[in-house]
Amino acid sequence: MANNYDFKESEKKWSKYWEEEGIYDFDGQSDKETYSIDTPPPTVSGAMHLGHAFSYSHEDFVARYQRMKQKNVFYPFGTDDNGLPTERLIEKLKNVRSTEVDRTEFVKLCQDTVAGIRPNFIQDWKNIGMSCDFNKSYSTIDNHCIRTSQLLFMDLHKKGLAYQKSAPTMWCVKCQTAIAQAELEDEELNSTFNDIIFKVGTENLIIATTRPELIPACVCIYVHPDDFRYKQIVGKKAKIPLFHYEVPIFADESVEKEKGSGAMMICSYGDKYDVEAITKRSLEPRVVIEKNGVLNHFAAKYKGMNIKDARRAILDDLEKEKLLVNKKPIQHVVNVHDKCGTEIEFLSSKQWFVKILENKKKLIKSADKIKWHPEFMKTRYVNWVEALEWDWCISRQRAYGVPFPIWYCKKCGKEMLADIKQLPVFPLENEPTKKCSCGSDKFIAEQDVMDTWATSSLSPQIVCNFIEDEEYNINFGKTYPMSLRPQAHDIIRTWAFYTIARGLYHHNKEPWSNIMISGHVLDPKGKKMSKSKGNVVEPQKVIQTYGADALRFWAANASLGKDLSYKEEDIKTALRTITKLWNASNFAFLHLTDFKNKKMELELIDKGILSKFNDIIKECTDAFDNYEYSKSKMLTEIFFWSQLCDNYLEITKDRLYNPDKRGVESRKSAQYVLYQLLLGVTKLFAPIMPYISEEIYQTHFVKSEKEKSIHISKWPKYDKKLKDEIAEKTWDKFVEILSFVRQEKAKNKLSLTAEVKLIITEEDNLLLSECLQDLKAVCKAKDIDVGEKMKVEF
RNA sequence: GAGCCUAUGGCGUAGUCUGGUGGCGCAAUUCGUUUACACCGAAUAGGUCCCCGGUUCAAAUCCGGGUGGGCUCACCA
Repeated sequence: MANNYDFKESEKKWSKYWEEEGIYDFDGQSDKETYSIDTPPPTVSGAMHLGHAFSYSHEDFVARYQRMKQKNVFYPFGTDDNGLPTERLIEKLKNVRSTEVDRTEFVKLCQDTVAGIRPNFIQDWKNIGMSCDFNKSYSTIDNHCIRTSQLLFMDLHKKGLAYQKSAPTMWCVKCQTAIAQAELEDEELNSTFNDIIFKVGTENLIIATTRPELIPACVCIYVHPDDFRYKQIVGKKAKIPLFHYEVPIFADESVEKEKGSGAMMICSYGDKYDVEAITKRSLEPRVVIEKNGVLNHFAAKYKGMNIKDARRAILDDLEKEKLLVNKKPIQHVVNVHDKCGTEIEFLSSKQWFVKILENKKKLIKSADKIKWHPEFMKTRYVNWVEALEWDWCISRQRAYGVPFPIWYCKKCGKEMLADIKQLPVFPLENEPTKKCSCGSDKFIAEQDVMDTWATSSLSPQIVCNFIEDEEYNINFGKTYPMSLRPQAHDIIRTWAFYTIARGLYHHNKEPWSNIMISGHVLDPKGKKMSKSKGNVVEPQKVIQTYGADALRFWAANASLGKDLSYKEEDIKTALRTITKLWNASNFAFLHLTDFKNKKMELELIDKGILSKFNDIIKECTDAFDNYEYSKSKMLTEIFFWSQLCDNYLEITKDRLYNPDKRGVESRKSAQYVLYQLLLGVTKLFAPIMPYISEEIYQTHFVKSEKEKSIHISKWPKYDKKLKDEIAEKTWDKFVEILSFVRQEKAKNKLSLTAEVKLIITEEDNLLLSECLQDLKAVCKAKDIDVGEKMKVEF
């Protein structure tokens, strides 16, 4: 016996078994308590990365625990595969630009490509042992999702929470679309701070700027009202260099005197500040940058140049005309688009928004009605909401996404929403079902699509089947609000926030009762993993080499919200535990062939360890109830190694091997406890390491236990009746003496099998009177005598 | 500039809420290879628990103030 555990074979075998037997299928008819999980739909891309493996493991620990607690676990799986991220993926894979090909063709290319890569992509999640019900999987661009998303957009519209507005908004000139505040990222860039001469009459007015290309967009000059340098020019006009037109000079409290020259140009639009200033003073904007990042007629001779070229050309000309008095290199942080790293611009355009700002208070209050694990992550959410300055822009000027279910009347311009029966609707291809109230039946379709968050923020409504799709077969009332949202912390401001908003807006209810937030994976030195640094570890390779259980065991080292360094050593340690568990159970079952699982009177020392293990069960259960899987794993691990393997297995060997000498009853007692402990430990490990635990369960336990998989078996239960203080005291003393003997042998460089004479105290002798034979055997003691103090003689 | 998190043997971490001799893993050293396991066992050494102050009989733990690291947001003239 003692075949090595072959994780590759085992993982393949049990994955297949679970799928065939429908172990993780959600039973919509069951009256067991439902535990529903709002699994993050990963963005379809090349492959699962280690960060995914990490955080998805965490949620799967919880899912498996809840399932063993006999809850009816609703655990669907989806992929996010529309919108800009998908377009960018397809552009890269197929070497096309969405703006340069026909829209219909491009959409088809996206659909086909994604459909092709999705199965392999999902396979990675199956390979790490996710216990999702993969029958209940969705794609954020499938008809069910489009219908849900469109229906709920119409709901927002009806409630006045979605509105369209022409205004300067954040814009990416590379992706050529509006973006939302949450999609901004900081990037530190090198730039130059240029001191440029404007003229006020014949006087020079120095203005410092990092963006000379916006000089033709300048609509006024701001100075501080208390700034003595500029008091006399307020109310006058300044002449714009190179472009030869004049703008007014205003005094405004918001100006920082110490910054730059203390005088600033207000342009349409350099940043949020400009937007506010121009709105406040009702100035006529001169928007110089077009949607594609090219300068227009306002830029006169620089028309047609892109931002960077124009910047260079304008600086050159300023220099030639001696209007550039100083150039200072600086490093400053700018907002860039998170998808492509391009600096964002502010352009005026018509966009769809979801109202957020007027509901900030409510949205913050919602956070208190959800249990955050860990608690401090709530603060991040609250900080973000408090700091929000824009409503949520959900329209994107892109091709691949959920279309807005709306047309505009050609004659009167009025909005015409789709009929619910029409959904999913594609306004570019479909027509409204009725005429406009003005009598016209000519319409212009909305061209824009929704941002992908506008749909993924509805993941609870999607999976719980709010729209009541028949083929989906889920009862919304039974599954919503959901029990748990698992996710990583980087998307609190997007996914968590938007989902809470949608829950509130559509159902006046928080979408889940718990949210668990995972940390990030770092490289062995504690640095972020990134392709450019070359420190990326691929989970596929880890699984290949060490198995999914080992990877999960490693992932369980980090408690929620904590970052974890990847160290190969730690994965190896995991593998050791797996092997140990396998060997220990094989050894135990060598001696359990004649075992009958029947309650019986136990030896004192057996009662002792059983009582101790009972406490471990309680602690693990409490830990898991609080989403502290790492604590449960640690407790189980320590008990398994140092109590069960190092001590109990050694102690019972004499009884197991020599029933003729020690008596059948003492062997039976050991058998009983061995069985309970091993089954218990295997179950406690099961959520963390689903494969090895299933392998052990199927190999040894399935004959005597009822359930067809450990993963639907009952989580061990704390049993008050097992608590036995005296037995525990006996066990502790026994182990203490055993350690002492081992220590003495090590000091004297003797083998652990060396025979000794053991002397123990009268008191200990009394306490251990029932287990002296065990003590004698495991210490390899010829005799045990009573003396003044504990001693070992050779 | 603001908020949050964090600081524990060489490395990684538990313990902090609820004050009472700081535990575990890796690495190191020594010994042992015993009838599950060398993917092993036993033992040893190694810690002013970031600093300063306070509360207390007692502080890694509570309080105040610093310092270092990380994350997030803001700063964009």
